[in-house]
Amino acid sequence: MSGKTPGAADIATAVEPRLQTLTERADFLRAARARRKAMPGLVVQARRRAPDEADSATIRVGFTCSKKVGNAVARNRAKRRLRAVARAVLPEIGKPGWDYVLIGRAGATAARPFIALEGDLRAALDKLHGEGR
RNA sequence: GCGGAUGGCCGGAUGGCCGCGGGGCCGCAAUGUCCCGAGGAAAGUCCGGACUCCACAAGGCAACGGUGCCGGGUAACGCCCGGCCGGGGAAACCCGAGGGAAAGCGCCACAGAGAACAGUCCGCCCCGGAUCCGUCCGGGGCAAGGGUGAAACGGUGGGGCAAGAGCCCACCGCGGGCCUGGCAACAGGACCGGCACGGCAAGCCCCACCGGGAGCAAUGCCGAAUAGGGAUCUCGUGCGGGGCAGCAGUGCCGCGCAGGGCCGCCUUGGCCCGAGAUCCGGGUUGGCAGCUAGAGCCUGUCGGUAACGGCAGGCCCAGAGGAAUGGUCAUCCAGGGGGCAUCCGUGCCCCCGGACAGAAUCCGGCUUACAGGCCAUCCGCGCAU
RNA sequence: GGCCCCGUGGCUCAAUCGGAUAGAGCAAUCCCCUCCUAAGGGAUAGGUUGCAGGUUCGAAUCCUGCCGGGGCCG
Repeated sequence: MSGKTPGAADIATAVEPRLQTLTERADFLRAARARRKAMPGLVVQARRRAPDEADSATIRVGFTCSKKVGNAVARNRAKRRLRAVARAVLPEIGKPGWDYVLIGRAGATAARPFIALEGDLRAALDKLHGEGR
């Protein structure tokens, strides 16, 4: 692809906010104190970052599972499904400058059909964004 | 064909769409493109190493921990292979921390006369006496039988005897040296002894062998940051001489010499000049290296019963750093359940549904978890030939 | 990732070098006392000694392997 012709795809990638993964424990703790919404397949925590924290154009997202979910294999599988669903949904309806934390639930996160899991995340985000207004 | 034993292997496949980690190439960069990307246990962290840091002068001794039939394999091992002995099984085969109890100490509850050294509760026999003829008393001999116990001082049979006893004999067991076979553990044989030697060493211990400590959050480099500190307590032995106070005993303050502390202990020797303990204060974050080519894997061949080793050829097989190796859909392959049809061989349709489990410096083992399936060898039974 | 420690009734702890029955306090249940409650007195039940093997005549204790819980590091 030549950089001279500005097609629609180029504009889309330029406008689309960048996704970044949370790694710091402190970021998880701040998100845990913010708003949360529990759905059958997952739990979502969301907060708008303070202006001085990080690049306000990026969406940051973290994934976590407690040991209640199962052994290492079960926890990793749950986090991978959460990653996949976040990649499908967040670039579309996620808000730049926000942090999201997706938490796996025992059994349900691994067993729930993918379409339903995706729907859970969309519904949770609508609710959380609505409360923010 | 059925039942069993042992060893080894696999542990979903293919494709579409969307993604992740590392490396190479083109490039200022983004993008692009190619290659690679979990396991037999990656697990438990139970052993053994590699590697790194710390400690380390030599010799002797002690302490602590571990291993434990014999031989071999290996870098090493508590692992593996082969053999021996003991036990289990009809067999294939399986199981065994399997050195020493005449070096010493300790323990063996309850029961029982007696629990390690011999001994006699009931009992057996002889003699003498008494007698109500049932037996009792005294002396002596004996250890077979009974009883207790987890375990009772060789076992069985015969002879012998008043009754008995390795008292004598045969076989078995045990002990001793000898001979033969074997590298050895050990096995076999004849001879001698006449039984003396209970168990526990996963109780202390003895013998032989092995072992310095810590661990990749080790460690090194770069950068940032900051003090390189403070307080209290205990111990600071002895001798000589000096100064000050005091009438004096003595007290206080310097000095010198023996020395003091540490190196497990000792001898020779070395290092330091206060040592030890407790508390407070400061700091505890980022990047790079270590980091993956190795006791490596595959094939063939030779040596060896085997574990394994030699040689030749080929191959490159994860390197993340809060942690990638995936998500989803379809078809197929195993598996389970149900329905219909049936020539009982099976065919069609629907539903469920994929064992245990995720590298974290790296190897060699052990142990534990594991749906289902495949292969090979062997044993027993049945049928056919 | 690595290195240590600990598991005994519901809770907190005992049990000599292995010896037979695993004991004590609190809590629980029942009874007595009181007008009632508490306190007090009496009685009762409650344990696969975390699990599984082994050594021994005999294991809470000794040995091995699992399971669960806790702590430390840079």
